[in-house]
Amino acid sequence: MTIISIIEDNATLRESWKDFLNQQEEIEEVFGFESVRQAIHSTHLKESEILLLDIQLPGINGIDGIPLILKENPEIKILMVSVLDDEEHIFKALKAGAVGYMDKNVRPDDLLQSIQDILEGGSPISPLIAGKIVDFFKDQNKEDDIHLNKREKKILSLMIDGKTFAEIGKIIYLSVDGVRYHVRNIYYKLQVNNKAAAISIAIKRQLL
Amino acid sequence: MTIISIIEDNATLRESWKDFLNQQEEIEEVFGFESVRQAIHSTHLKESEILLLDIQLPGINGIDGIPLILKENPEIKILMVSVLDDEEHIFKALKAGAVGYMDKNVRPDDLLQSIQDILEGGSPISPLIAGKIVDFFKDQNKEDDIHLNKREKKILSLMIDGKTFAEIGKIIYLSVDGVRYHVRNIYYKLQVNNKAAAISIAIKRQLL
DNA sequence: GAATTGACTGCATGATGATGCAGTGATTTA
DNA sequence: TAAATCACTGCATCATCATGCAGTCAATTC
Repeated sequence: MTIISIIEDNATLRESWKDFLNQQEEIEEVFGFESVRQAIHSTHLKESEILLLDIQLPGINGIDGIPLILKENPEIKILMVSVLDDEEHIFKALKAGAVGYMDKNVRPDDLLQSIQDILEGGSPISPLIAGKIVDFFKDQNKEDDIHLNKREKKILSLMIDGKTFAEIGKIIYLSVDGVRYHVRNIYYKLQVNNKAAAISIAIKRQLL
Repeated sequence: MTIISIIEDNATLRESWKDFLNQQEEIEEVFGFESVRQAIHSTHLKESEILLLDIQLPGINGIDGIPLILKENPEIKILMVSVLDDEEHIFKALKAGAVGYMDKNVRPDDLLQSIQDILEGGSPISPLIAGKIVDFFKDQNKEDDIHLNKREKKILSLMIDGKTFAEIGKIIYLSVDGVRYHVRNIYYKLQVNNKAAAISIAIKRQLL
């Protein structure tokens, strides 16, 4: 038997979800709130195992609300339910500690299924939202034929650690000029002419 | 009416999925293969709109198979279905171009739902797998109280672009020594003493 | 209203980096 | 077997960076 809270400013939507969930056997009670501020100190929220949270809310928005809510109630599982489906909002919400993210086209059945997924320790993410996440990973794959050999990778990773060429030389048993030789080749391959640019490209494109 | 292929070396599992999917009205035909090698040049694969792909396969594994399959058949939607649920395999598969990822505990109904999600342009990710992805984002959130002000962030981002202090000065209308003043403060806040280390921390912790 | 703080300027010095050029010795290719 | 390539060494020079110290000026704090 589960207790659920909903923070959603659209009263019609909130009540319809509330009614639907209240009809379910495995759900004990459902509490509705209009804003983060209204919910945050409520004892009802503290009793809840799962919170359905909108982003666009009057006052504190849902994403900014996540840390506040988790601070008061560290055990609650927050499921975002928002019309906003851009990467920025999705990633911010997940980084802040939401366990799942649904777009607002969810059918009540999906919502119920998601709640069950959460109770089983899973993270429900609707296919539309998941698509954005998948795109994010796909974009990371644009390896522009940059092929560094083992030695170059080692040197580059030591550069990333902030080592000077002299220090790198000591570590890999090579003269400073030997290190410089490889660094020249690295710069050529990455099409840069200084350490800073080389490092940022290396990290951003994950060449290490 | 959709045509589907399955690459899965476990014959029992493969046939049971095949039978189940074949019974569905909206699915025209289902082809089964034991390995990537067997499937890759099959005309059946070329006809398919969706491919269910295992990772652990004899010969070429599923992840290495993705680019090979997409090269021959750029339009096919690949849905990974694997027991492997670690971040490395998930991310590699998505980066390589899979549109979704299910763990192998899927019920046939889930599989059918996932296929429908894909046909609607979504990316089905099962809650277990989504949990790993969510954890990945959560881990990125460890902001260790590093607070850079606007000017410092601007300078740091120009450093990341490989600009020298003199160039930065010109861009933000500040003397070289003015830039240096801020750089000292940045280094202090990041606890480093050179450009390279500052840049890698900035990028890795996303302080920009 | 004196003291402190923040955001600089200015200068100096030594360390580190960027780059060009010459050369060696081992391995590969023609 | 001569020629080319690779992985360096060595050196030189100038640019850039790291850091310390002294000082200005405006805004804030006491």
